[in-house]
Amino acid sequence: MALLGLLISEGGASGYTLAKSFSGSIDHVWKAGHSQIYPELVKMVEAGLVDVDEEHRPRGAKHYTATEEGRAALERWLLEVEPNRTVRNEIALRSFLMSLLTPEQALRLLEREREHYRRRAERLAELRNALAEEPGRGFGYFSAELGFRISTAIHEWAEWAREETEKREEENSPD
Amino acid sequence: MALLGLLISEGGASGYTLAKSFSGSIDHVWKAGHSQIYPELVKMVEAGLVDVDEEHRPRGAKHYTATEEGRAALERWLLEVEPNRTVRNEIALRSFLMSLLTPEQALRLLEREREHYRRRAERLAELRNALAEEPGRGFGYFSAELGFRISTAIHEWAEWAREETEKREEENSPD
DNA sequence: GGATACATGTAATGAGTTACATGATTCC
DNA sequence: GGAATCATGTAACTCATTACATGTATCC
Repeated sequence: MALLGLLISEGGASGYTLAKSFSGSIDHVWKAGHSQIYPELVKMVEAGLVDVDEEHRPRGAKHYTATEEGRAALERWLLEVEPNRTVRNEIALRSFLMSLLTPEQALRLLEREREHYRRRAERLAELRNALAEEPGRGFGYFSAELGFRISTAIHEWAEWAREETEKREEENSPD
Repeated sequence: MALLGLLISEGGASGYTLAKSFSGSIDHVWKAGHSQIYPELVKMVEAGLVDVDEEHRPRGAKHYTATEEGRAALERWLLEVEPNRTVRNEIALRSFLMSLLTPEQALRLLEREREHYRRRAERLAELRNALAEEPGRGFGYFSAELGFRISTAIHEWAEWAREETEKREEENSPD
């Protein structure tokens, strides 16, 4: 659906172009490499969601466009299919397992995450600001804002957890 | 690693018990069903991270415990292995593709997410409060707080996005 | 004796990553 | 002519889910 949406938003593209766009606009939201994209495009053509034009393109490029059926399928997916809300977030997992570490070890881990998400929030704020300038607020504006808010929340969590851990460390070793 | 950590935190358990604990304490952080857990335990025994005791247990239960090597492997993973920060979040993806919808359709989608994450934040706040009471602040306290903060951030994003969308809708159709 | 919970597995399939492999065009 | 970029694919593997399959002990 990410691929189909990207194809629709670009009004037609080659697999190569889609792979490029993937690692640029949409990649903070969903990732896919070319080795996943090419077979997926073939499947979507078979399913009637996408059309191919293989003729007269330089370097053997193929040009894909979404069919009406493809557009309808995406719309249905967005509005009618219950989202899969499976969380698969290594930071959340690590935060859970952190309790198995000593306070000193936990602090090292937290410092690393704090820094990472500070930077990520920064980058996404820039992206959002850039997209806000575009007419119609631009494709990806809402998701950049969401990414910014989530990254900020994780950053602030890491600061909070650090303080909590330091507090506890002092209580337990009052030299 | 989630499974290994859970096993360590429980100081030994059966696959069945681990599957139960998975859908209770850790499942908002990482999910696994019994059909993934049983083979994974076998692999960990082969790798020397875990020991089995298959003898004299009722109903053919097996009892697993982490080895010293298993504890060291988890510690190394937490502290030295760079986290895989791949995002695979359907809400983020849907927020990206939302730009392809009409304002009315987007509002429906946003309302659904807003409500979902409001409830989720509520549940996680309760979990966190319960864990805060336990001695040592309890296993999972930090991750419950993180989940709460992320859910709250998504909830607030959905409210913000709704307001943005309503604003834009009014601008474009000033009847 | 029948339902329920305890307890363990396998098979088929799908999703995703990494590595391998190749050809076409352009730029210098 | 050689490097870089454009362009497409396949193979092997890991991870995860769903469905199938089975046996044991307890409760009523």
